Amino acid sequence: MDQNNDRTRTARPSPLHQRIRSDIEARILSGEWSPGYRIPFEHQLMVEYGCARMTVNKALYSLAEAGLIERRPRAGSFVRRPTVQSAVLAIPDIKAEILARNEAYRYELLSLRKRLASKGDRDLLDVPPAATILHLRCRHFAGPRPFALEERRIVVDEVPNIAEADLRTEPPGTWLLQHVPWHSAEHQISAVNADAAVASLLGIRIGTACLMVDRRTWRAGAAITAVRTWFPGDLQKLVTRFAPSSAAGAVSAAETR
Amino acid sequence: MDQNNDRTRTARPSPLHQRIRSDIEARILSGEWSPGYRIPFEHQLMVEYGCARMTVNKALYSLAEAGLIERRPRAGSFVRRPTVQSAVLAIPDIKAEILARNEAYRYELLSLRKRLASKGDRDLLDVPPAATILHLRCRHFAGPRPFALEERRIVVDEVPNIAEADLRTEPPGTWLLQHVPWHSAEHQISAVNADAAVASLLGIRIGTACLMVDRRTWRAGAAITAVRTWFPGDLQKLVTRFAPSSAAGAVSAAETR
DNA sequence: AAGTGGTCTAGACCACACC
DNA sequence: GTGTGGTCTAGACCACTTA
Repeated sequence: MDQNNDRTRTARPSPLHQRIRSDIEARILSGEWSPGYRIPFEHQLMVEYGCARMTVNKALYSLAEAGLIERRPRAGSFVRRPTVQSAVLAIPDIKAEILARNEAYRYELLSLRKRLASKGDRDLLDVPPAATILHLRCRHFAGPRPFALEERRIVVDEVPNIAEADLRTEPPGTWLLQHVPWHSAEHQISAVNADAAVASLLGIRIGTACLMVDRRTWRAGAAITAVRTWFPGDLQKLVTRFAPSSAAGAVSAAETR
Repeated sequence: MDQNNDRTRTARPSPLHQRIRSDIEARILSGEWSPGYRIPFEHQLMVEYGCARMTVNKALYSLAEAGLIERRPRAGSFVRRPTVQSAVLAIPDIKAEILARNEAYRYELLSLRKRLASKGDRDLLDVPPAATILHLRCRHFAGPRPFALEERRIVVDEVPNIAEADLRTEPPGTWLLQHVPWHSAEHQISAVNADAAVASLLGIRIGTACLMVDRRTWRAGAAITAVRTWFPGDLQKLVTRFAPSSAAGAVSAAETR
């Protein structure tokens, strides 16, 4: 009835299900078990490790979630072909990002107006014509230099208390992050040449390559905001380190060169 | 002793742990439970749903993995503040990507040579001076137009059978994906202006903004390959749709404009 | 028909933060 | 001390694929 055959006796190792997971992962990463290989059945592993099936199950479930194996209900579990195509990227909150670098952060509101949704707004945000949109542009500075230019639309009807935010001093993204509960988001990342307006506001030459990040955010199916951000190409890089071991929680960071 | 209080009687609903998860997720997404809120204890939920604690545990564990809640061992489970900062991005295998668009794919090897690792190679790939590097450049076409330019280094010692690959006809990335078991990777995404060489090879004007993707790949701790790819900025966008509900498995795709 | 993974149960012991 | 989540057990029934 004592369930910890090992853990009560030995030092203080990681949980058994994690050890099982790591063991299998190591064999997959090393290539010992290559794609298509059928890993031992739950029943076999449970004998091998002297544990209950649910413990093995937890390990395999986790490997499946990470994309390392594929579980086929009546056939077994198989090593998947690698798909390095996906990576968890950090899309930074600019203010936090700059502060994290120990640079002085400054924010500047360039323009702000409230109006009815235009055709473009409706396409972008899928809101009714009667919706009210807050449209603004602002800049973020790292030290003395413009770090990013931001153009944002906010669906006022979805976030009525935006009126309480002082957007002349507080970045809209930061305010929204603090005050809007939860959301899903879509990102698009592309490279563009700075036009005259963007170049002038970012203090770079016309034509300089910029990383442009478009993000749309929803809460419970309703669009809340759409934002387009330009970063001078030489200032910002999106970085990700991706290890299958932690696919879900892969940590990433933005860096400067 | 009949464990499926609902499932044996009713139609064929989703597993109970998923329903529990969805119920809680809905309340978080809608804002009913806002960040910091302490959700019911496992014990309460298990009474509410009339199930065992492990079933509730599975639901909460999954929510925690997705980043929606935070579990504090002796305090309870709390709704987390949103962190839209991270997103699962698709870094496409170019050949697959082009074919998926129903465009004709063509590959062209520009240069190929084998040599000892240079200082730059060693910094990039962390290999000993004696390592042999395969250094190549190639182009990928979508229909008649150059779609991407690729510069790649391969650590021959780690992938000796690369010799069997006919790199004049087969893209190295595709070959590696097929033949190298499993790996971790690091990506860096940035925007650069095309220099004369890049512009000429991509058939664009000098200075055109390009999306530049750097990837390094390891297997079992040893670097295998490093690749730098340029995409004309107007041809390629990296897209991701991210819902907290499926953080781990978020689907994403690359798109053209 | 055998055997797989998917799901679930009704308990258990543990460490430890908080009360 | 109480009560939390973390972990684990030793079973169970199920649908269904594969052999």
